[in-house]
Amino acid sequence: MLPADPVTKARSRRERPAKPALTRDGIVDAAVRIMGEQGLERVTMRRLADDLDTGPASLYVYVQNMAELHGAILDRLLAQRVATPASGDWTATLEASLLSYGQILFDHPGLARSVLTLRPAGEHYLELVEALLGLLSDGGVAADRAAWGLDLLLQLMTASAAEHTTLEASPDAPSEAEAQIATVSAADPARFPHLVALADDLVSGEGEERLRWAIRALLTGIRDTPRPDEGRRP
Amino acid sequence: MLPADPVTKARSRRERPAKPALTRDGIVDAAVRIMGEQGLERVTMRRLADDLDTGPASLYVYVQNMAELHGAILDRLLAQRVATPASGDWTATLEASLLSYGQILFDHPGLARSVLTLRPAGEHYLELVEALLGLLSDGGVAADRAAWGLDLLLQLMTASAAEHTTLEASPDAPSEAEAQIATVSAADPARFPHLVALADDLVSGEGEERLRWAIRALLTGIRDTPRPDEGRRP
DNA sequence: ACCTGAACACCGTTCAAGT
DNA sequence: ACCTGAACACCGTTCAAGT
Repeated sequence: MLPADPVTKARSRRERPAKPALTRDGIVDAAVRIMGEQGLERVTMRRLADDLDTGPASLYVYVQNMAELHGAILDRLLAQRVATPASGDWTATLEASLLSYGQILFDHPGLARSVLTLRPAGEHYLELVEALLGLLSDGGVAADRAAWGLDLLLQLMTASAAEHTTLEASPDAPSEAEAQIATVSAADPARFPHLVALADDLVSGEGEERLRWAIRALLTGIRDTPRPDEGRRP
Repeated sequence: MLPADPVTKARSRRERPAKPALTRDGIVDAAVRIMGEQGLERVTMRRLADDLDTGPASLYVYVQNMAELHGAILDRLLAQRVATPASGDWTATLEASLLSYGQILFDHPGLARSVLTLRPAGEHYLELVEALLGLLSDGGVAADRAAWGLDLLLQLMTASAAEHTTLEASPDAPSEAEAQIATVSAADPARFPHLVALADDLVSGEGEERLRWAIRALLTGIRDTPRPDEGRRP
C-alpha cells in the first residue's frame, strides 16, 4: 500500500477523500442525490452542509435561500427529462409533455409544493414552457388564450402532485383521504343529497386517468373560452 | 376598589383574568384571532399555548396536530362565509360561490397551502361542496363529469391562492414573479420565440379577471369532455 | 382522567471573526 | 475575498411525572 498523499490528507476531514471545492453545481448535485435517497424533507441546509463537509453558513455563498435551492433542484431534474417525441396528434404530444413534467413532481410532492410558490425561471423550465406554447400554437389555440391557459395546465400538474402527501409516516394511521371518504359516506343524505349520491364518483378513478381527463377538459376550455379583454386589446 | 377575589386570583396566572377552561373551540378561536392579527405563520403551537396561558403539550389533548388545526381553522372561516344568493344564471352563482371560497384562501395563502394537502372534511366544507354540486346539476352538467370537475374547480381556487406568496418579507427585494418576468424578457427570441412573443400576455391580467376566465374555461371543459370510463360503468 | 414541564430532535439564517 | 463556528431565534411533538 502506498503511503497516504500528504496533500490529500491535509485537505480531507473526517477520513474522507479529497474534499472537492464548493460550487453551486456541487451543492445542487448533492441536494438532488439526498432527495433521491431520503426525500426532499431531509434536504436541509444542515444535512446538505454535513454531506459536503462544511458548515451551513457556507452554502449561503452559493444559494440565496431554501426556495432558490428548490428552484435549482427542479431545473436539474428538468434537464434530465427526456424530450417527448412529437406524435401525429398535437393533443397527445402536449399531454405526454405535461405528464413527463408531472412525473417529476409526483415523484417529489414536496418539490411540487415548493414550485407552487416559486415561479420557476430556470433554463430547462423555460424550454418546457416554450415547447408547450409551441404545441398550443400548432393546435390552433389563440395565442392570448394559450398564454393564460398554459398557466392553468402547469398549475394543474403542480397542484395535483402537491396534493399527494408523502405518507411515509405511520402507515397504520388512516390518511386524510380515507378520513374524508368516511365522513362523506356517513353524511346525512337529506342534508347532502348530491354529495352522498356522488360519494363513490368523487374519489373514483385511477390517478393518471383522472389527470388525463383533466388535461383534456382544460384544453377544451382554454380553446373555446374567449378572454374577457378580447377585442379591447391592441 | 374591591379586594381581589381570592378564587379568581388563585386561578389566574401572570395577572390575567380568570383563565377559561381549555376547549377545542377555544383553541380554534384563538388560532383564528392570531391568524387575523399576525398571519398563519405566527400561529404556532407554542404561541397558541402562550396565548391560552398553558404549555404546548396541553393543546394535543384537543387537536391531533398542526394539519388538523389548519383544517379546523378553515371550517371556522367557512362558517362565517356569507351564502351566495342564487341569481338567474347558474354559472354566475357558481362563479360567485367559488370566489367567496377563494376569498378566504387568498386572504390567507398559507392556509391555502395547507388545504392543498388536507382533504378537508369539515361540516361547512361539505356544505360548500354540496352547494356546488347542486349548481352543476342545475346547469345540466352530467353527474359523473361534475364529480371529477368539482375537484378541478376547488383545486383551481386553492392553488391560485397558494401561489400568492405572502411577501411581508423585505419589500425591497424583487419578488420571484418579478425575477421570472426579468428572465423571460431577457430570453433569446431565437431559442424561445413563443415565450418572448407572449411575454407580456403571460403575466397580464388583473388577478380576479384571470381567475374568472379560468373558472369559465374549466366549466366549459368539464361540461364538454366525456369521462374515459363513460359507458363502461353501471 | 386530565394536564403539563421539560426535553427531544431538530430547523433556516446571520454575522463576527478567521484565513 | 472567501469561508465558517457559533449563535440567534425559533419549530412540532412526545412523555414521564404531576394533580
